Amino acid sequence: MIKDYFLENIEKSLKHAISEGKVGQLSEYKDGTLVVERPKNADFGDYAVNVSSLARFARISPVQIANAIVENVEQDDNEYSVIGGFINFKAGKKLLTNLIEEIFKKNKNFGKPENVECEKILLEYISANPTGPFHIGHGRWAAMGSALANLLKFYGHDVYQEFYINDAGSQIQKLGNSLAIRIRQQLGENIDFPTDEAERKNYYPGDYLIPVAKKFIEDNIELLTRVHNDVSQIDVQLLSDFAKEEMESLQMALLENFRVHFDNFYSELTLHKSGKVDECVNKLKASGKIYEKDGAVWFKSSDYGDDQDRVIKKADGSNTYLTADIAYHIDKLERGFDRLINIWGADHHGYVARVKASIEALGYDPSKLEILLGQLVNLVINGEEVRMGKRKNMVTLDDLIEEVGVDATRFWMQMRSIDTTLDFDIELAKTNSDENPVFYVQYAHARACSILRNVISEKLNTETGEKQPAPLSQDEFEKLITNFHADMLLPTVDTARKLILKLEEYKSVIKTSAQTRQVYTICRYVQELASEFHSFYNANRVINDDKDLMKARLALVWSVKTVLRNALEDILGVTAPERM
RNA sequence: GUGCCUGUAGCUCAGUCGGAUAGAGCGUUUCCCUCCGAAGGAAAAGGUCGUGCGUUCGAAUCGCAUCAGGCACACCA
Repeated sequence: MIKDYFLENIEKSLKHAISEGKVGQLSEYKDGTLVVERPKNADFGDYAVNVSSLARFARISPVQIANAIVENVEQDDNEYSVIGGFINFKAGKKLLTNLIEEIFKKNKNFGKPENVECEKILLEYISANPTGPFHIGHGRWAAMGSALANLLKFYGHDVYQEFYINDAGSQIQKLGNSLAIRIRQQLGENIDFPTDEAERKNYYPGDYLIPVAKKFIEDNIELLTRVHNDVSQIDVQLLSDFAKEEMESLQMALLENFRVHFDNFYSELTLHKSGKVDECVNKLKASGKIYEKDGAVWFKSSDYGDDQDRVIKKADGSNTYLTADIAYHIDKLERGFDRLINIWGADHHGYVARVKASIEALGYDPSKLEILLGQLVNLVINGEEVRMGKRKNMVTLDDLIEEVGVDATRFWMQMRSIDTTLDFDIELAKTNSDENPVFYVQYAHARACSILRNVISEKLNTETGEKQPAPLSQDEFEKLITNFHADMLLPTVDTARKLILKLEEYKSVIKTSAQTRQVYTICRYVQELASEFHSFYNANRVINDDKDLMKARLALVWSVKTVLRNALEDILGVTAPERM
């Protein structure tokens, strides 16, 4: 990267200056002390380093230090200048043109870092109950999780995506009971869910079970006639399983449509059946961090930083949700992953300490578990925030996607830091204008494609009706793409500085984004690149009579198209259309 | 009451490890299509970085306090 190149040169020169005694009392330099930043004012240069932090030890002014460094530095065709304690750097033509050549050479792999230590990562996200359709909050985890998986893979890790199905416990029972009511309604019985708040909580009164009830009736005519349509005679387990499977297949179909691809769906039920949960309880007991109180079995998680102890076996002998979750995480570790990354909603943050505590108690390294807590999503309709009620007035992810499309939904769900509450403005996400960042970026891509199309197409003169030959033959164009070398960019390198530097930035964006697990920086980047490109386009005519200049600019257009496509399709999971 | 997240332009948000004059988009105002996609571009206006104290040569950034909003504090999952 250009900024690394700059920093290396500065550090090398600084060390040399130190050895010659030119930097006051500074006797050694520790790598990493100096940091490359962006100058506030672009006139100063492309990158800058502030040496003020060294002044304290050197006991000479920052300006003197900066000058001592610049005197020695290997300049090549780059420019170094000193203003105050800053050393500014302006990249020369070699660095800039080489960068474009690099994009041509690496193409889809442009920006992929080298020498990354590959970690085997298990990324768990969404992990919803199979008791209903996804709501828009799940959409955020779905979009972020899948994009993060793409990013980490691209970065060089080995990523395994897993969805934990909470298909055990009382809510499945509730689902069966709710389906029973829907079936009875379908069979003509005058019955409804209880109106009492407390009792109603034992059901899922959403409309979504109505079609499931219809399907159940169609599929089970024999059974129903055998019991004379008396639903109460049907085993609830049968109803539960039926509803569960329906919900699961609905969820999976949505995920497919939403471009989210899991490697595995891990069922909580199988965890119980395999005996792994009991095994886990026994192991905890053996660890000695267990005691009994009020008839229940408690895990002393407070010994590991949790604010209180937790029940792992209830007084009635059944396990808690936590117990299964502990077993699940231990199972993940035993499957040999170097790192577990979970995306959880912020409403589960109280859970972090207890799961980490259990991992530690069972002798594993809790730092292997990384939990990304995501703030929740608010829906904005007609400028008004719609709070997401638990079960009433639920806007499903399906509805949202149908309303605004997969691309816009994915982009909007990813464009904010995981730490901020996301306001999802439906009207805005639907608009096809500059108010909508997705469109803005896709438009830049389509525009680039359009130029690349036009340059090899015959043009019709609308006044004379004559056909004009294509500015570039197919052959010439293909040669340009396959044989591009740095020098060919020279005719436009000066006018395209900003654009080229923005393309270069992709490498560092990928790096920091992957390291901090924050995908939204890529959404921002892609908007900035689009903006730089639009600006370049307006200032410089690509297709023109000077063939060398045209080829140079075409190379840039191709580079922008490539980077936009890579970021959108390979990382963000948003289509990069060639026409709109 | 305790813990976590947030507070920056009218709105939605960036701001990297503490550094140069505080950064975008939308909205507002002005300008730019005989010509590659104007779904675009150029420019202007717009700020007590919630508030106070502290650390520092230097604070939106670090610490403490405080105010405001969100989330969570189960033998539910």
